[in-house]
Amino acid sequence: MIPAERRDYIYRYVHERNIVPINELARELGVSHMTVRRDIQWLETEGKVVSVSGGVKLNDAVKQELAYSEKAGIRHHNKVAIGQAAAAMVEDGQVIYLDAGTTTFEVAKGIARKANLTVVTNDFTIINYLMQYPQLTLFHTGGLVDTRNRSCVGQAAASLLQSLNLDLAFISSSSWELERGMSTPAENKVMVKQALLQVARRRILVSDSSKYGKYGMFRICPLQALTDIICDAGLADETAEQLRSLGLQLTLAKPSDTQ
Amino acid sequence: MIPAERRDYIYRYVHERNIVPINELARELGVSHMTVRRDIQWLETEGKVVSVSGGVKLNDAVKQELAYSEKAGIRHHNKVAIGQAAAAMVEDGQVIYLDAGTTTFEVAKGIARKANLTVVTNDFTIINYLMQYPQLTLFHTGGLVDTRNRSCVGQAAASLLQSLNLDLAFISSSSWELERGMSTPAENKVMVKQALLQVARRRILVSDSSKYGKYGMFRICPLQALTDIICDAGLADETAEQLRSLGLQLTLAKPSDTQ
DNA sequence: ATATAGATGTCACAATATTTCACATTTCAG
DNA sequence: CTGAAATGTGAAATATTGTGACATCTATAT
Repeated sequence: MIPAERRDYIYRYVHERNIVPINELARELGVSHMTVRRDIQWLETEGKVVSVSGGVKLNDAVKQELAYSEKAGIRHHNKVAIGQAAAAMVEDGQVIYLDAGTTTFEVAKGIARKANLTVVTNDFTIINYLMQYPQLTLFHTGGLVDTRNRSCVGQAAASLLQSLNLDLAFISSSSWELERGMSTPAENKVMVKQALLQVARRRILVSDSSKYGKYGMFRICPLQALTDIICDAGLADETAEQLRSLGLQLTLAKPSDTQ
Repeated sequence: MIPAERRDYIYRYVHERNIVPINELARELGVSHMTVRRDIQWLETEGKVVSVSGGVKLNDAVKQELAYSEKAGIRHHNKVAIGQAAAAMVEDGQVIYLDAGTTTFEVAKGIARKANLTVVTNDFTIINYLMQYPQLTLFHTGGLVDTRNRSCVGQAAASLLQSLNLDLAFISSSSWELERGMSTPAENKVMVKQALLQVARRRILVSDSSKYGKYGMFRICPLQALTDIICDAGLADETAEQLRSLGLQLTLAKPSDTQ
C-alpha cells in the first residue's frame, strides 16, 4: 500500500467514525504509529482532519469550532509562560487589548483577577471566559465573525479600535521574522492589527518561538512598529540579539518550575 | 477511549438527559471524577455545557438573567412558538438582526439551517450557537459587554449598526405597552434599539405576552415605530385589536402540539 | 446562631500515556 | 548502485489521568 492510498484510507475511515484513535489506525493498517502520525499531519495541513490527543477527528464543517481548542494543546507550556510574563506587565487602571488566539487567552487567564482593568478583545473565547469576572470592564470589537478562530475581523472591527486609546495591546501572530516583519495568511486580519499599531501606546507581540521565521502572504508591519516582544526561551540567541538591537524590549519567558 | 471520544460521549449523553450527575458519568465511562470534571471544564469553555453543583447541564437555553420559572415553564413553549413563527418570516439571502435575549435565541435555532443568510447580533450566546453553522455569514456588533445579558450595548454597538442595512430586525423587549411604547430599565440598551429602528426595513418585536403592560425607566420608541409584533396567544383580544388598528402586523404564535 | 456530617469541589503531584525528535534503517526509482 | 523518500525505533518532552489531602458548600440538628 503506497502512502497516498493509506492517507485516503485514513480519511475515509475517519469519515465513518468521526473520532479514531491512532493505535486503531496503526493496527488496522499494519504500520507504526509514526507513519500514521505523519499521514495525519499531511491530512491536517489540507484541513481535512484535526488531530486530537490520542487520535484524529473529522474536520466536518459543523465541527470547525474545535480548531480552536485543538490548537490550545500545542506548545502549551510555552504559551502559559508567555501569558504570565505578559500579565505581569499590566498595571491597575489600564486599558488593554487582547488579540484573538490561544497565547493571548493565557494572558487573559493571568489578568482575570486584577482590579480596575478595561479589557478590549476581538476573541469570543476570551470574552466568554472574562465575563466570569465582574470586576472587569469588557469591550468587544465586533465585526465579521471568523468561525475558525472564534473571533472578529475586518473593517468593522478595525473601525471600533480606531476610536479607542489603548495602554497596552497584546498582539498575536502566527508568523513573524526580521526581514518580512509580522504577516498573516488572512487578509481581513491585517487591518485589525494595523489599527492596533495606531492606537496603542505599547504594542506587544506575544508569540512562541515556533512562529518565528515563518511568513504569510499579507504583510502587517515591520517589527520596528512594535515596542515589545514576549517569546519563549526557544528563540535563537543570535535572533534575540538582533531583535534587541532594533530597539525592541524582548522578554524570553521560561516555563515555571517545569520538570 | 481517547479524550476526544469521551468528551463527545459526555456531550451527547448530556444532550439526552439534560442534567447528569458527575458520578454517573464517571461510572459510565470508567474514569475518575477528576477526568470527568476536566472534560466538563473543556466543554464549558466551548459553551456547550454548563456545570452545576454535582453535575453538568445542557447549555441550550442558557440565560442567566432569567429565573427558571420562565425558562422551564409554559413560557418556554411560548418562546419556542414565537421563535418558529419568526423564523418562518426569513427568506433566502436576507440580512437579519437578532437582538439579545432568550426569545431571539429561539429564533436563532429556527434559522440556523437556512442557506445564504447573514446574521447580525449583539448576543454572545447566539453567536456562539450559530458559529456551528458554517454556511451562515455572522456579524457581531461589538461594544461594551453587558455580563448579565451576555451581550453588547452602548454607543459602539449602535454605531456599527448604523453602518448597515438590515432586511429584518428581530427586537426583544422586557416591557412594552400601548401608551408608553417599548421601554427598558437599562439606559445603554436604548441607543442600540433606536439604531435598529433606523436601519431595518422591517422591525419585528418578538416578546411573549407576559411582558405586555410593563414599562421601564427608559423609553425606546412608540409601538408605531415597529412594523410587526410576534407574541403568544396569551395576549388579550382587546389588546390585539388595538395593536392591529395601529397598523401593526400582529402574529400570535401557538405552541405546536407539544404538551 | 453554631456545630456537624456528608457531599462536592480544588489542588498538587505521582503514575501513565502520548507525542516529538533525531537518527538508523528500509524501500524504491532511476 | 545511489540518492531521495518513507518508515521504524527509542529516548526525551509533554499531556493526561488518578489519588489523596484538604477546602468549601448544604442541610440538619442542637
